[in-house]
Amino acid sequence: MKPPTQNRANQTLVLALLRSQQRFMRAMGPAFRSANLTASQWDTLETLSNKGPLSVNDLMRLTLSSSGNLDVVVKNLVQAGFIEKAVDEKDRRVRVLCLTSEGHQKVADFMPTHNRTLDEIFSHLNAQQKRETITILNRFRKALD
Amino acid sequence: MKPPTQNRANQTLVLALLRSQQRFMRAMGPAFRSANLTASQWDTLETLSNKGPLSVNDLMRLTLSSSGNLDVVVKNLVQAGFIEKAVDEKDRRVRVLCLTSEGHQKVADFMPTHNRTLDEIFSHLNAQQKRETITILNRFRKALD
DNA sequence: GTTATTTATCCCTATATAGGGATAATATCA
DNA sequence: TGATATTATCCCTATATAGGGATAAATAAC
Repeated sequence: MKPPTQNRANQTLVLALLRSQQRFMRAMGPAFRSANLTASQWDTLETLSNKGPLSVNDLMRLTLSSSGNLDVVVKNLVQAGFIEKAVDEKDRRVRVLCLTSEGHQKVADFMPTHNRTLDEIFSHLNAQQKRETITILNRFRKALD
Repeated sequence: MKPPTQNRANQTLVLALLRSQQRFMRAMGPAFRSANLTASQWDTLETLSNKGPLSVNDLMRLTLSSSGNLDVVVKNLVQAGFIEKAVDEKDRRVRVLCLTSEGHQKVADFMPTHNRTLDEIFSHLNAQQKRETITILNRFRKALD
């Protein structure tokens, strides 16, 4: 006799995760659009703002994006004037990305809007509920390693 | 004096959600690729399999996709021969989508692989932990309405 | 020190994704 | 009925996304 499968639970879990992310992204959409940024662009700018200059490879790991993907996002951010790409003289394979002054300004400008939008989106969750959600998601992620 | 902001918690929550989804999709990638399906295509096929024939609009609501998005996914699935699109004679604006026999076969073929892959991906979560994650995510989603 | 391997980046292709505008069918209302 | 509004779908454009292959630089092996 086979053990009872978790198929139903697994599928429910997948749906819960994907739909949560979709709903959140939809809710964020207008704020990003009004700032002329995409979610990925903001993710990149915010990461560079927090961590300082990073190689393409480091950024790829931090944002969990693929090479072909990040390349496009970076290209559009360079073209917009928000980041610069320079050869690392210590290892000439490496390209170091850093915010331009326009990039820093953009982060400074959008951050308040971003925070306000998140506050609105999450306004029906109290601090305790947010902590619980974070804890559960961190455990979930760790289990996927 | 201003109330303490939840900015840090909000940003942590966002990161936890997005990175969880990214990690999960990465883990699923190979299985989808070996079946020559994308995640969105499978989402669509599975939904049609569960719910039966649906209008484009209904499918859009169930899969939380945008019109321009679903259009592309449906086009590729029609071209692959997995679904058919027909005019609804009761309301000639509506297109009804349904699985072809090849579509039903594809769902039947891939479902075991899909279930096995989910079992592996979630192997470090027990039944209780899965339930907790589902509960928390459902609450999260409800809070976003 | 030359060869092999690894690593970092970039390019190519296919598909996904979102919003907005266009179009046609339907429903509403004066 | 005729004008208007709503709805369902489709199309267009820009960007994101992933994998795989190409290339160059650096490292390791011998």
